[in-house]
Amino acid sequence: MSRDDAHEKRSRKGAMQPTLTDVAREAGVAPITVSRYFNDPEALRDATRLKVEAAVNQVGYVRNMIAGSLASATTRVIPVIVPSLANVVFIEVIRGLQQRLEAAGYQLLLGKTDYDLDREAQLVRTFLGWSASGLIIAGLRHSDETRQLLENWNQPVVEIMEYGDGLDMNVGLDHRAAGHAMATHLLNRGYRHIHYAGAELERDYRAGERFEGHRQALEAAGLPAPLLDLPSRQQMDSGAEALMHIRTHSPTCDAIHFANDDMACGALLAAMRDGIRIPEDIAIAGFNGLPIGRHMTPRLTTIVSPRELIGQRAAEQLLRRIRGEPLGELSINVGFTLHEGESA
Amino acid sequence: MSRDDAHEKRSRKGAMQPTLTDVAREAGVAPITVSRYFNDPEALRDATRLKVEAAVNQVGYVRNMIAGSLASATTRVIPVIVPSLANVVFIEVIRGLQQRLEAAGYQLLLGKTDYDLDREAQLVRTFLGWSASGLIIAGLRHSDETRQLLENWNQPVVEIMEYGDGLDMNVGLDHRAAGHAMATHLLNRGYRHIHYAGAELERDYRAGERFEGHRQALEAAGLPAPLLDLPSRQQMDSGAEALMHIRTHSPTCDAIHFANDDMACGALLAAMRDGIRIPEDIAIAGFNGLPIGRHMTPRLTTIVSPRELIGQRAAEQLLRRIRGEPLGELSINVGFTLHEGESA
DNA sequence: ACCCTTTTTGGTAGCGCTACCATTTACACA
DNA sequence: TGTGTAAATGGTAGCGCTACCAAAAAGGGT
Repeated sequence: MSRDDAHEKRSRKGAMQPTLTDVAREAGVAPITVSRYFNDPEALRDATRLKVEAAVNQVGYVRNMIAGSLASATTRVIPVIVPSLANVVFIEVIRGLQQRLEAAGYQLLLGKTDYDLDREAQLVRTFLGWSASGLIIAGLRHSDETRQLLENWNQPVVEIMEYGDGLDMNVGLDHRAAGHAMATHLLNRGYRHIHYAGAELERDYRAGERFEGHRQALEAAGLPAPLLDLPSRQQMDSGAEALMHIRTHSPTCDAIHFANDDMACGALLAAMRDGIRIPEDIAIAGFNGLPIGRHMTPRLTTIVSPRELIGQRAAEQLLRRIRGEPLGELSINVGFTLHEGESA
Repeated sequence: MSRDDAHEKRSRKGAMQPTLTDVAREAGVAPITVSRYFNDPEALRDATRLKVEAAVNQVGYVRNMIAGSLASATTRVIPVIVPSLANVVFIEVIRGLQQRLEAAGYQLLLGKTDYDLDREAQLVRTFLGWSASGLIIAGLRHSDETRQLLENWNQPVVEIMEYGDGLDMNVGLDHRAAGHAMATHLLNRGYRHIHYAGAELERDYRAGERFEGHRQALEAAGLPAPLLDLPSRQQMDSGAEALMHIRTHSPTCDAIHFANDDMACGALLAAMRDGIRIPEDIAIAGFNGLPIGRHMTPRLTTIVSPRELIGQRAAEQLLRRIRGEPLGELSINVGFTLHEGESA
């Protein structure tokens, strides 16, 4: 009843949501006390808290985060910038992030760059305007503009997916080492004509780095390191295509190291269809450790990347920094595991 | 140079980011003109626009969206509430949303309920505080609290995934019809002992609705509709498990209608491993139309749900409403396609 | 050059909340 | 009961931007 009067000529848009002040009036306390009820309930006496709680329900109050954020110059929002959502990989990272950040009362603001560095810079610019508490961004490679924006920003930034020297903190794995490890595994199994197959390695430069590690291992063994870099399509299709291409043009090839599990599984399924025996006719290896690889016959030999863990660790580092707690290393190497199936 | 003075004792936190006023001073115009530069550049004369542009770069201004949002009582943010990120399905929907909304200058705020209706209500409550321009939420089933919050809110809401009567707008497909269609297909192919297999259908109630349609079709044909509802695990594992379970306990079963492609593919791969012939020994059907099904041998018979399209359409409806443009129907049925492989 | 219409620009006053202190109250102990 | 300390509450003044209207400048025709 008193609610309507209170809103008579509020708000230019006529929305008339009840405000903190309405709640305060209803509860017979000062607005700041209602503010404390939300931000630090412990600071109120039980009696006061109950009064405020009743008033909140009475007027049907919904907090205006925007106003609070403006006044306090912080937001419980963490922008997350990833290159793509096409890949399960980033989803799992996001899941890890979400898990930890939501538990701490932060919301994720999602941005996707499509592997475009200018788009990335634009997203960063937009997100900085949100007075975010921190920012999570995939990769260590950024445009100068992005780098500058983030360096001038005095909030924590976590770069994810890769391990190395970054802007601030970072959580990831050493892709070069992963590529090297798989190539070494293939060499140890006796394969000598090993191809690397990927799609758009320029864009997916982490797969390119794995190739670098792969090449180093082969060259150390005195072997060439042929590379097939396809234009991007649906990943499983590319895998099947790569298998056919290599079987046709390089009949001596005895093993293919694929840039990821999607391609490797595409090849595996195509081989099954065409009666190509794996690994007798040709061995196949992947990267990521997706569940599907374990269901294949033969099971896919791959490197498991701890994707969800990357998200969790990244969130933890960020939260620690926000809370001013000590963090161990700025860079965290989450490592990887070679998972041996029968495919290589 | 004049920049430092300007910020001497600004901001309680000492952050000292340049503000609109700083840009205005630098450009020799009024703050509101700089505001227009960002919100409606066309409204400025070329000469003015250039002056402002130069000043923006000069002082390194980054817009404060929070302040703008408070003043204008709107945010270019669209919260998206989904039950889970474990499933590729929601990712693709999000991709469709992202595509359309980002192009229109809106950011996605991501929330995940883990299929918990209370969590959903809490997320809605939080998001309403963001003065969002609209909201996208998965499903037509919500708690009373959620329903009430959204009904009192005077901004557009799009419920996605399902087609039917909702709070405001909705975009999706008729799951009952989809289940019915697949069951009918299996009947037409001559199968008579058809099982339905899912995981946690209580939670994943859309799969439960597909089962309802499936049951109706079978009952109309005078057949029983046995259901296997497993506790949730990794989906492909559940599929393999379901296949084994049904083969053991119901040897007469000649077809399994799986709740989704992940389970169906898990079963398909397990069958391949164990030398069970598909569809001769038992037929298998799925739902979703994931790419992997097309790579299987035999190819998976499934129903393709237009996931990305749901996202796009939902975004379009929302944008249309925000802009006050006329929208056709409040409810959009995006339909589905039965994709016939060799598995059933 | 003048008047009128159309653009373009500016002044003022908040948006709803929280930081920063000041003030009051509660409570323990002398 | 008085005193000192800690805990709880309140007053004031913005946070940086945009809505609203008013004023000024720019065209366009005579």
